[in-house]
Amino acid sequence: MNIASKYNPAETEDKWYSYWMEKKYFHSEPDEREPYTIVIPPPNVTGVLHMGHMMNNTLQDVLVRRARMQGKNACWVPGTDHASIATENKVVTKLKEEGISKEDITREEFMEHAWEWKEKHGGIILEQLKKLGASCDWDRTRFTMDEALYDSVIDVFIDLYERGLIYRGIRMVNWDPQAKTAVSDEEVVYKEVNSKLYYLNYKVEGEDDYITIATTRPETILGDTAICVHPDDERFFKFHGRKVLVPLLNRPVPVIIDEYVDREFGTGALKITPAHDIHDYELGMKHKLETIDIFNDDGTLSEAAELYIGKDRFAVRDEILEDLKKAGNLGKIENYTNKVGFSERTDAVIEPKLSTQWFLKMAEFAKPALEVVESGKIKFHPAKFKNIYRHWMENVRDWNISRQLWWGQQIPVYYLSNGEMVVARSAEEALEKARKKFNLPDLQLSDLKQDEDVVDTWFSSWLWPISVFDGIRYPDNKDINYYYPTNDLITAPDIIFFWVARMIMAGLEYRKDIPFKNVYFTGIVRDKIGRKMSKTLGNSPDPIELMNQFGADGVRVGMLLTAPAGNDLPFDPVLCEQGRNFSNKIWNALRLVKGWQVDETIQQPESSKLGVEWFESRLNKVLKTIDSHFSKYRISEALMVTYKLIWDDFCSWYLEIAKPPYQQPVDKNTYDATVLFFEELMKILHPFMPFITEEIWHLLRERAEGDDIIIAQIPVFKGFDGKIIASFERAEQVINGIRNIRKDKNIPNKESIELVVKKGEHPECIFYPVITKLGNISNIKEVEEKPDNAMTFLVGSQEFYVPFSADIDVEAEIAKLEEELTYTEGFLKSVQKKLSNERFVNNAPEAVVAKEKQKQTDAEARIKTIREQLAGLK
RNA sequence: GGGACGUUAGCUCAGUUGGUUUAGAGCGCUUGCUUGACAGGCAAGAGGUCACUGGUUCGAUUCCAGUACAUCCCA
Repeated sequence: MNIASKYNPAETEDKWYSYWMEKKYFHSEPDEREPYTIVIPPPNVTGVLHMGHMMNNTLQDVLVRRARMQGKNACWVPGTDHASIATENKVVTKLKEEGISKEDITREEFMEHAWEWKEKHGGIILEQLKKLGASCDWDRTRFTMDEALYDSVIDVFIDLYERGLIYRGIRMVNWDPQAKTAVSDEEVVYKEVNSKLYYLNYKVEGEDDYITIATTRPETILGDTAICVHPDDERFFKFHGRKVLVPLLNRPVPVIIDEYVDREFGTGALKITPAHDIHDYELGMKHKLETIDIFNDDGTLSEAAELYIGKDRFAVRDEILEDLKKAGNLGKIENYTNKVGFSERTDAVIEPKLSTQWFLKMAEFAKPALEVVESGKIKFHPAKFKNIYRHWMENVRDWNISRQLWWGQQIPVYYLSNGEMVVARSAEEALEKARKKFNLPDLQLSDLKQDEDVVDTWFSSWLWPISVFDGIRYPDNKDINYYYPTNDLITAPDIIFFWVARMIMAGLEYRKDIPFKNVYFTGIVRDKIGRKMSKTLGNSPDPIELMNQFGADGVRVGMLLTAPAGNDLPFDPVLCEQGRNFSNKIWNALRLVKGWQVDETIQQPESSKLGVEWFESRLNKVLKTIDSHFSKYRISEALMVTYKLIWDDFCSWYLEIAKPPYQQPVDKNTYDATVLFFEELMKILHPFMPFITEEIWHLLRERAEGDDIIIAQIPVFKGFDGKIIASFERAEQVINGIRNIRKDKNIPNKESIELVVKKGEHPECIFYPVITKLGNISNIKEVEEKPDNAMTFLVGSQEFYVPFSADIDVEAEIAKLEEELTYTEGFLKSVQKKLSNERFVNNAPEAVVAKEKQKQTDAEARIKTIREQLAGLK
């Protein structure tokens, strides 16, 4: 058989993915088996695959494939969310390029463009996931604007509204003047910026005195309705009850007194602009101040500002400073660093703005949602995220669910001209309701006006684990009853509030049950110098390019290996290279085994028989470790021990033992055992590296139709013999000793040598045949005394010799032994120190003391041996 | 400003209720190797005052307190 010496993933990966699809292996239908369900964190429909998705979806695929191989009915539901702000931005930009303005077209026309855009660009990310090997049930692909999911959102809105949990209110919201919509607190990113602190003088009305305040936003003085000072601040006593004039406008505003003011900051006097600062707003309410909103929705100044009308807020800042200077109101200017909020989606500076919005009361949802996490009914991995979650839940604020956009689920509220409103699934239903409710039989459809706004995208995502199974509209359907609650949610920690917390709330509310049992928070993928990967920085490698370079399997391994849960992953392509190299290692192990000629007539060598016995135990021992890692969601460690099992134990030790001499055939027993082991290993590895394992599975032997690794049963732990493993470890040390001597003395491996064992406490070793083979030993003999002209090494306190005819470098030997003596004596001392401490012997548990005594005995024996050797040399 | 979580080898991380040799792994590094599966490899090796200071204890990388530094969340 002629197999290339380098594994080429490009030749196998697409082939197997199409094959799995053809065989419908990813598809799931409810049946008698135990379900295993994951819903994908729906990526943004505008997005393309980035490293975060790679991380996230690799993990999900590992869990799903493992569950499938454990015989569970595995179902991984894929899909995308409609990302109202981001998508609307894209569509608006695209229309602008075509010379169309959103203002000039109807809502219906706009939606047509948006859907067209979605159909054309919306599926990219899901196609990319296929290249990664994601075993999603593509027949179940969902989109948050699909009819079923759209209607679910509307149903939930109506339900919550009717129960009085949704209300309309005027609130200070985070306004994105670019997208012209409110965004939630969670969508504001605070960044430190270098700005300036301007000192402005406000003339006291009717007096030749003034109060100085400090502000970073001089343009907002046009909305000022008070100056506030601390009640205990002596500097301002004389101004209590007075009025000051707002510069340029000369509008008189009161000096109010409140403990809110920080006397140390600025001048101790604070300007109050209730329409444009959340704290000022609260003070304004408290002191019954006037509210003057000086900004338009796009961030330009409104008529209420009286000056600079129609100009942009930042242009006005420069202009007003000039005018204040001219008018003599501008004092000193200091450099100042402060945090400014930016829109996560558009990066525009957020403007706190008063507006009418829809809110969802959160307090009632938060309590049970916190309880299920506190009690461990839902487990977080790593558990540290419980603290963050608790803090948010205990300080939860009502959720602003309206967005001033068109792309999304339009709020099902219909207004009457008399200011009343009804909530309904359709205009027709609204009309009927309104006629009844307000006793207006003549009311017409044209008298109703639906709310212009849509709901926040997260208001659809929070239903995701339910709505993908249509469990809102049909709460008793077969799918929802079978797949819900889902098992594991894999997501990034930065959306713990946006999404995870709210899904738990929705699940408890609409299914009376948790939406998932475990939440695995992945690390955030960063570049090598620790920056978050982003399109604007251009520091993210193209995942498709990476997969072309290293293979999907290689990239998967690279992502997983050094990515413990919840830790940042500083990404380095070298990690994928390690994955690719691992593929190659496995590939070459296959080449070796497939190159063997099997001869049924020859007997199995003793070394091979022992090797098989040992590897059987070794494999099972590791299997137990892997299970334990998976149970703790330590996926990267599960992969690492698998990696070492294959590379070190199987390739470096087992195959070297089983390998027949050059151009000689192998016996049947050894061959069969080897193929069987290889199969077991590929099954264990399959969830991590699906493509190469399927390829090798089919190359290892002829397979019947449907005998595919993806649906094979993963090996289960069968127990192991610890004595064999310990004994083999000793044999490894003996072989290492032999290799060292060969290296020191330049004895080629081809040249066989004699191994001499001193009769002592542990001369016997069941693995001598293995040692003989791997050490290329001509014969092993036992002696009473060290022979002349021999090199020595120690395993524990057992001496081994390799006769060597050439001159031995006595000086070097002595130096080596003395170094070892020093170490062992130091060690012995530390043990003796413990044992001579009466309180240790009396207080420590017996087993611990016994262990220390054993250490002492061993060390003493070893020292004795080394001393004898030294005496022999001198 | 408040809170959370950290600080172990050059890098990324393990280290299981305090005693498993005087702390481990992967990668990287160093030194040998065409060793008839594999140089995308083989073999060997170097590398750590477990951030610092105190405390509890017979015994602390492990528990407690404080300090320094870093990251994240909230305001």
